[in-house]
Amino acid sequence: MQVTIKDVAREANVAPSTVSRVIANSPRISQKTKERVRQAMEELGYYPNVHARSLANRTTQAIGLVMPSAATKTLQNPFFSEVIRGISTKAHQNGYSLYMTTGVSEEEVYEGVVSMVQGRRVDGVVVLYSRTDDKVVQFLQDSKFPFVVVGKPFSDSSHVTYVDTDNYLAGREVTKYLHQLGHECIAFVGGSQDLAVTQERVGGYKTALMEEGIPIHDSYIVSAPFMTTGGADAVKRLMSLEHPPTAVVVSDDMMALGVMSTLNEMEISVPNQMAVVSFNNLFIAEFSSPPLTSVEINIFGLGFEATNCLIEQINEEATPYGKRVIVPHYLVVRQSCGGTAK
Amino acid sequence: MQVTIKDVAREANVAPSTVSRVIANSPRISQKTKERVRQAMEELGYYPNVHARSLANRTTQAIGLVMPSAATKTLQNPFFSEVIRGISTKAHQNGYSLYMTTGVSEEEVYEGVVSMVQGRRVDGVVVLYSRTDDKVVQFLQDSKFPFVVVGKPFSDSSHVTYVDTDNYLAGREVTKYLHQLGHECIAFVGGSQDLAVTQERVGGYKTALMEEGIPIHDSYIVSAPFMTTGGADAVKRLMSLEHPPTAVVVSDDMMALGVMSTLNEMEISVPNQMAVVSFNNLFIAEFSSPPLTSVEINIFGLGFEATNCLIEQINEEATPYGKRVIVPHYLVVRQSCGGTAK
DNA sequence: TATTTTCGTGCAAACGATTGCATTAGTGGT
DNA sequence: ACCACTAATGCAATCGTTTGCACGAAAATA
Repeated sequence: MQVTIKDVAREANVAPSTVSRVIANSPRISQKTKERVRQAMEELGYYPNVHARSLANRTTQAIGLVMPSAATKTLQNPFFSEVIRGISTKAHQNGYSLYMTTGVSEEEVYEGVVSMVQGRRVDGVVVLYSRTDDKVVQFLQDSKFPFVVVGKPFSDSSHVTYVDTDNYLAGREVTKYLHQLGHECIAFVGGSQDLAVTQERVGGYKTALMEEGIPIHDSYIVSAPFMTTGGADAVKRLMSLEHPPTAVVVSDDMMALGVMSTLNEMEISVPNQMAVVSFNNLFIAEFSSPPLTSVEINIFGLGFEATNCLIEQINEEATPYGKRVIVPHYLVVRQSCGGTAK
Repeated sequence: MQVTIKDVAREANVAPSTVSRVIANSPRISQKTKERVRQAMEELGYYPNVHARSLANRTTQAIGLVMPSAATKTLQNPFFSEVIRGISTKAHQNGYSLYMTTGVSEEEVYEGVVSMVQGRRVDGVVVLYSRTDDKVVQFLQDSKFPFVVVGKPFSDSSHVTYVDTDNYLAGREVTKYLHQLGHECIAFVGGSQDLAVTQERVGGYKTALMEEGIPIHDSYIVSAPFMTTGGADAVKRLMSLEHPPTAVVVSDDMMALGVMSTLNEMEISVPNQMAVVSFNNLFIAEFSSPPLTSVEINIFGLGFEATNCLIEQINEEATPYGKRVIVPHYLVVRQSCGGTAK
């Protein structure tokens, strides 16, 4: 049987309410009783029942994590482990614990979120993806429940709090970087087009080209569902063009790995015959052959900051609506673009 | 304000208890009332308060996940996303949700587990690592709380339920495989030595050598904390030996990536001058250059099975103590060992 | 028709905390 | 010695469910 607050109360010769106040460290209890109660708690090995507690004070000290549906292999991207690490760290610091939900279909994920929110299982939610047109975000907004999005939510971003990288800027910067290295024929390989990230990074890429006076060729912009082909066909398509590119911006390290692998098979050498730059600076970027030049976006920080905003919202310290946090990024130069070879 | 069971009861003209029984789909309630109550629930948008529910029936429908302390970068290994995906899938199928705990120190992780268990926040726990001499496992065992370990727990494995790969066998097999390809000088590069996995895989490696009549050189067995150096020094040490190896068994794909990267820098070609084989068959194995020959251990399955066992335990359908599930593995041949070059 | 079964519901007591309000004891001022 | 006031603690209602038991009505049996 569980040790309850009553047992502690009996042991310490006080009322349950007193014990409760000791737990909350209320100033209304004398130092002496506190000592006594704490000792009793220790002796009996008392731990408060979280459900009773949540029920009584209508707070859970837990935050919910919404992941993309597990059916897709998206989850395999180390990106997620890393955001979660950030979230988890901040959460832990503030005494929150984490509650996860996923489903195999989009519908299941949605149901999970609803029951988590309506069932009062969590105090707030962080949404780990942003897709165009998403029911989950819509629902959270409608129910005025505290939440924050990692990544830019498609619509109405002015009303939702989110933390993100300036992907547009990053896309522009890397493209310019390639141009500075002397490349004129620069292609873009991206993942799923309905992800906000991809769109932004392409946007930056295009802007850079324009600013540098390089014409934009649609045939230079290819997107491929990553986890299936690894971007092999994307690369092949590019290389079979009349004027194949000499450099390529890839929207993500994972994908870059696939691209480099294909290039390797085709016996096109990186960086000599093809420069590759990508985003996220996952730790594998460091260990690929050749090591990848990639944009460090501080994924951990993304998660950490998101949680920070969420907690502010929960405590109602936040501005009523739509805070927007941009986590800074920077280019980590390795060897996949030549230039500053190590 | 939340919609409670009483509101539904009033709306449907029944007692709260009846509503409760409808939720549980008790056969004692007539079809007609069930309809009526369900409709009322629908209309009011009723969702049961999970805490009240847990409090009353002493069950949470949640399972706890214990991760290694977040301080280490271990978490970055895609291995974890993948086990979690397995766990999450099975959990979801059975109406369980997931509850995570981590801490920056080992002590914090322990405290997290204790309060999660004693606070009755979860019905069972799956432990995602196995280290020699671990307080967490000890605690769970002492408190007779349902739990299962992914990986082999160091001590007393006869009393704890765990699911694992036969790492010993796998280690033996890959070593023999290299020998069949004609290699005589085979080294082993492993991660942290106090992980059960490493120990087992080395064990298999040694056995294979013995069985093939190849002497075991201690200098051929190196271990390196992965996330720091990427195994670079391990490789350098091996290559500076009088008789450097011609093949190497690496304990994990991540590490193999580091090893290959170092070899690449040293201009030692894989597979021509050095064959590399590793374990886990993470998706990056497919996209490295050259693609890695690796042992597929079905990480997803590991998580899935573990959860299965856990749920059995929770429902007390399990054999009282120490079930042991071995998930089968097989070698995926790619190009890092030469031989069957694609 | 009287009596027992069965069936469907409702009552009220848990579950283990929190918290507003009442109560008591202790202090100091007059 | 009396009163007012503060400080420390206890009482009891509450949070939203579940569940054992009691109860009445209808159906089955004699």
